[in-house]
Amino acid sequence: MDFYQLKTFYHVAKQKSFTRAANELSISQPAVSRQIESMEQKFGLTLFHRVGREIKLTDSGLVLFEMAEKILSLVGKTESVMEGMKNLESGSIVVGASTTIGNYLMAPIVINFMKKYPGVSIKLEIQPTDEILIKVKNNLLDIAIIPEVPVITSVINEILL
Amino acid sequence: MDFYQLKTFYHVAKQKSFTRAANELSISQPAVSRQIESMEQKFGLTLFHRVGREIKLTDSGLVLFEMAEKILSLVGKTESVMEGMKNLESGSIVVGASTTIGNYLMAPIVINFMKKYPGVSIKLEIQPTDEILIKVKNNLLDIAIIPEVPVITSVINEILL
DNA sequence: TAAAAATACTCCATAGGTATTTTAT
DNA sequence: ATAAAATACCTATGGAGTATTTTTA
Repeated sequence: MDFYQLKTFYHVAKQKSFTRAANELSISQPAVSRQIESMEQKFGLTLFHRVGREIKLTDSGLVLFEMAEKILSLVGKTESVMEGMKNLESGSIVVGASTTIGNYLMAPIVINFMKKYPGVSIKLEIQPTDEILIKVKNNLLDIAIIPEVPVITSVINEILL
Repeated sequence: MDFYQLKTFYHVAKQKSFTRAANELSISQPAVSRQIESMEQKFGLTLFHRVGREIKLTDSGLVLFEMAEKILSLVGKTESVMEGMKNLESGSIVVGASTTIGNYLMAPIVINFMKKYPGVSIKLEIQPTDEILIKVKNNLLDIAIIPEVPVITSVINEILL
């Protein structure tokens, strides 16, 4: 089984067209034809009925389609997770914290994180809450930790709009 | 993501050895090294710690291993199912039936099956129950349908031993 | 005749193998 | 000294593209 072919098959089945799948995948139409042909040979069965200039999934094709959906989704998830792991090995993160929290609570947390993910450069910015909020507005922080104060809520709502 | 690489990775992780994985997969050891290297480059992260002449999964490697397990299992299942579909497209089947059942019940069933799976050659053998049983013993039938008669049970038990 | 798939052909990238070197036990 | 992984080098298979032909609506 070849993921690349499976992906092509999936698009062809969805589009009900070799040509449209080719466009969607940014490859040539003959490339798609050959990939499907190759799959049909490997499996030893027909995946699409070529009826006139339409194509239609065979029974086998339909079964494969349903299983392909699951496989491709799982593969996609795996790739996302690996992408996330990469950031934990070589990423960088800027943490903002208000004065009190930053000085009294964050230090051990940051140290612990640095031990666990030595490849990640972490920067802790300790500033008054309102300054932190401005940086959050301007997307200068990856994460910010501030005390829970009623007035904050309105600012956050403004940011999230 | 490449399926063959994932499979190789899985075997290496299981065997904790490039060389043993290579043997298991019937490819050369350098081929395994390159596949792992290629994966590490694509993901942008290290999958194995090369500690001395031992190898050990990294954190990322462990995550990948767990997801690979699921993917490979699903792919295996898919391939089995496709193998089964192939038999429904081009297989052959020999059905044995006792005289009464064969003459009165099987005909419409067989006709229906032939319509649904025109690629499968089906042969219906109608014979007295005891003859059918002998053929079952000798593995000459893919399936046999006979009346439920007490004495049969002992014969079937004998066959299944 | 127009649109879609199949075929023909050429080319290149990738994957594999063998041989060898490096590294650590 | 040995066993395992990495590196170097070569080869070949397969997969891609462009151009063209076939088929049918």
